[in-house]
Amino acid sequence: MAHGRVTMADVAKLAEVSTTAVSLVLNNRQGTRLSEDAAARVRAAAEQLGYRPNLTARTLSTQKSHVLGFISDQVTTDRLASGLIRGALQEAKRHGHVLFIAETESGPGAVDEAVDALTDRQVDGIIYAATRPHNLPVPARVGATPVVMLNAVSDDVPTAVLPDESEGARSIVDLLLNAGHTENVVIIGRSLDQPADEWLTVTVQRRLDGIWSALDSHGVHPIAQVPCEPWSVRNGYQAVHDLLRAGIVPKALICLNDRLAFGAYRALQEAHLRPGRDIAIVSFDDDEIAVYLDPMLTTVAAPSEEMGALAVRLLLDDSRLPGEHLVHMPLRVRGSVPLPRDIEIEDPAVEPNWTR
Amino acid sequence: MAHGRVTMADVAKLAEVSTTAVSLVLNNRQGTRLSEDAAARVRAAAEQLGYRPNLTARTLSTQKSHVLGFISDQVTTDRLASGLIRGALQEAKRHGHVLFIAETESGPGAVDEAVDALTDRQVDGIIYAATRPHNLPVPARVGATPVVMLNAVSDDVPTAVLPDESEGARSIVDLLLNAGHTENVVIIGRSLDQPADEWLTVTVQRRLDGIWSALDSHGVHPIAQVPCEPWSVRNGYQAVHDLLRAGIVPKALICLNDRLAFGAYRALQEAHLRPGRDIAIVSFDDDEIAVYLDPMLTTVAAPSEEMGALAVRLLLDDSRLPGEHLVHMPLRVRGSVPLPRDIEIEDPAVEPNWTR
DNA sequence: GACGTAGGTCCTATGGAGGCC
DNA sequence: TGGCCTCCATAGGACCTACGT
Repeated sequence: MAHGRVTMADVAKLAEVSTTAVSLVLNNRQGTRLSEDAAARVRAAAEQLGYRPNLTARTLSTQKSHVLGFISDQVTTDRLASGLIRGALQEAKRHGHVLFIAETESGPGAVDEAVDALTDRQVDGIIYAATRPHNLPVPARVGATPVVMLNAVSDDVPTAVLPDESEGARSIVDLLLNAGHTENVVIIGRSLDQPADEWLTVTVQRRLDGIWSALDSHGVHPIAQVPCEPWSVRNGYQAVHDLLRAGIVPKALICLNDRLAFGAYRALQEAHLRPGRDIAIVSFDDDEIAVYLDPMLTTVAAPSEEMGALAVRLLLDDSRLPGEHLVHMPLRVRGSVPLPRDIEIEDPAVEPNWTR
Repeated sequence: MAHGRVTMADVAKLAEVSTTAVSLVLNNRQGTRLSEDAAARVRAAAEQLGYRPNLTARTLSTQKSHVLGFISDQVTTDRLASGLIRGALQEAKRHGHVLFIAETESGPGAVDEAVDALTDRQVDGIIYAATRPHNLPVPARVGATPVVMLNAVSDDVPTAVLPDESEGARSIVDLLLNAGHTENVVIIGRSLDQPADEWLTVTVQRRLDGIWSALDSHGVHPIAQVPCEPWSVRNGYQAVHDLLRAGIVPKALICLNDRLAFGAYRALQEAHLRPGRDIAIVSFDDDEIAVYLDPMLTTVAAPSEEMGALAVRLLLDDSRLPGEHLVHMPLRVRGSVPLPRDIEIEDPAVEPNWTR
């Protein structure tokens, strides 16, 4: 009885009422009014005993666990995935929920396993996140559990949260061009005439669309597009290195992510070209390394925390809206694009202070 | 009944046995043998209906949830925290457990809240992790729930998992000195005569002890120690920059973490000194940026995944051993230390391929 | 108006009932 | 009469709630 935890029965006994009364009072049920006296006794007893409801038992009877599941192909390997989780975590907490985390990197059957592990525990909903936003199949075994796709889309699930890539791409390229860097523009990462392949995800496609739409509306034609995959530091270096050897000297560089930009910096500096002075550089994602570069990288950020939070809100909202929910990608205007006087740097970009 | 989920009762009905029998068969209970015939019918029925046990109900009756809680001050902000989680996640999965994640960055009451949220849900144990390994107080409200400290220590909890800093420090400094870089050694990050402050955590202390123990046993005396906190890229740059201005030219640099080393590279290159040729550099943690540097950084890695996994094992092991469990810190021998012919580079350090 | 009884959520654990040789 | 095998009824576990007094 009074062995392990304090139960409702203990509270009831001390307050000299039934467990029903305890339940009603502690859950602030309105309709059925207990006497204020009894209610007060119950509250006092609960307080005195340090009573905490057993959420396992509550789940069993209400069929609501107040737990959400978060499935991801890579839980915390990169900045993006981390942000998604952090955002989801904080929003879930605000709503009195808690998060199960499951990873599916380990193989094909892993998704099924993860879904089972979560549904067996009666999660109220599942967030299915990805770091590479493909059309992900969602196993049928989710059954009636609501699912929201995060940074991914699926034919099996109507609700998805994605970064607003095309708007983001347009805004960063606009920034570049409006600052006057319209000559010798080069795109690093993917060329327009590449055939569709596994790299051409929803978001990459839109990123490209946004870039070209901005270029077109300014009447600008790039002098080169260098495809390279994966978008690694090494490949960024190689691309720019090769370009320079071929006698092509860019004055404005659009890198498809920050790692490519990082590599580009190195190749440029080797050739005694100064990023932010001799050449303007813009990029995507606002990776951790963006502020480690010198000058710091002007980039458009993946709004990962907002995306994670939105996914939770959609999941908890009964009127879960179907469709794609696009999240604004904020500009990080820093030193890699020389600006005319009248455009201000909005983000001083202090190096983050988490240092161990 | 046969409304939402499939329950044991459904299986029992189909197999024409009692729910008790279903329970016994499906849990492979030994002692009380049912007829092979009945057992087969039960298994067939379960299979046919796609029965999955309701773990919430099971938890209620067994008082074991097969869920662990992971509390951390910073869930996924940096590489270390991510590794801890990943390791814990995978090990938990191997044992059929699942992980609740809770973050306490948001403020002082957050730890209490997190502990309540977890114990209310009857987690089998709690991992309390930190990115800065201080003596963390553990709230008394954990009650009887087992706790293991991860990358942290606490007077309230006997079991802790820590990196073996002193051994790791000794091994990386040995590497440096054995390679012949015993002249003009400089330590960046902390000097020995600094008064104790909030930066002097358990692990930092041991890191320093290891460094000095290795230096002493080689009879080497550094020509300078530059204290700087936090250990940021900026401060690493500043430290080396100031050093050079003062006319002190190091030939061997011991940086207390990779971010400092990153800054040091930049200051050195500005002065036309070449890391890995004119100067040897070693460092700690094997942060993401270590392989982005050129040459890549020789460092000793924080074994975060192993630590996370070990914490889970300790938590699930009934004979949870009290005391500190030290995890080996592996060397990452790369290009920043020029090596004589007879020492081999053991780790080619390919840039990781996760690229979005 | 103020409160309690009883039945429901699903699973596990225990003691003991029935059948057969 | 006993012993053994096969199986089940029942009583929790902690909570919620429709109905009844």
